[in-house]
Amino acid sequence: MLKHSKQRESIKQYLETHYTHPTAETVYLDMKEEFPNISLGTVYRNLNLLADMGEIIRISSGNGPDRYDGNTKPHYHFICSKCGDVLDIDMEPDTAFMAQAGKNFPGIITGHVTHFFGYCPKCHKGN
Amino acid sequence: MLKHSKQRESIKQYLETHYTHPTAETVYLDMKEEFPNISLGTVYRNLNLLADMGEIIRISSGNGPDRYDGNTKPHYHFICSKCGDVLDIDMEPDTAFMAQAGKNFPGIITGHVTHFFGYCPKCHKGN
DNA sequence: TTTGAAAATAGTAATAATTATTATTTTCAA
DNA sequence: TTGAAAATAATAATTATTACTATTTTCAAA
Repeated sequence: MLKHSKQRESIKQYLETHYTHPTAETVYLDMKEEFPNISLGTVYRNLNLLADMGEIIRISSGNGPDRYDGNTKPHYHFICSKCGDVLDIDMEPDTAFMAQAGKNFPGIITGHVTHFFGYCPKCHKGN
Repeated sequence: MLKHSKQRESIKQYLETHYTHPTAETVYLDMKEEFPNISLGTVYRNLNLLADMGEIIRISSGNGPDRYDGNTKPHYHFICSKCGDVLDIDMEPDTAFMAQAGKNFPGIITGHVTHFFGYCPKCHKGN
């Protein structure tokens, strides 16, 4: 049975108002403002809980720590190859893409994750 | 200046003949047949080298260790949500997809990585 | 062919990210 | 109220990978 916790509530609200795709570490540091004694383990546990419940999304970039997104509407992400920053991609998820992938596949496809790579506006301009 | 090494040669050949998307650990254990004293660090260093040179591909699944693929022809991968096995998806890379993503994006998109998720034939059949 | 500097190696230590453990505190239905 | 279940803070442990270092290998030039 899930019980309420101030910490989880606050973490969720934080992600709902900060669309910056923060890492667990960043969430942890920012949570410390409100809960000076909060532990990193609590942040991880609640991020996992919220992700499992579908209330937030986990973004695994492949290198560096995972990032978290309070925007649960399906969307794609861009990851800057230089600074590692994660940005939203304004595009509808491609359902035809998934259907096509399933055509010659002997198992069952339930979803897909796409990350776009390249250079973010800042890095492209030479920052 | 890159110098030849028996170990790197063998790792590359192993990946060219085993399309099983092995982890560094698996490559390491199998290399031990030929090089009983090979070190895990050597395997990692060479996998990184080969990947950087574009001679193999690194597959970061998001959880669990990275996997490596000797097939450098661009293609997609399927990752089983139950057993974690990685399978090839028989589909042409979608260039229109990337073009679409770049339309409203203020930076520069140079590539994308897509992983499909679901249940592999074995797990679907209840193994 | 030697030779010797650069690169690679094996062995090991260190790091980064995350999960597990545990004693204490909080939540909340009865 | 109360007390069992869940959550927490603090900390230890684990996993995957990279870094360090003394020794060995490679290979171009003598």
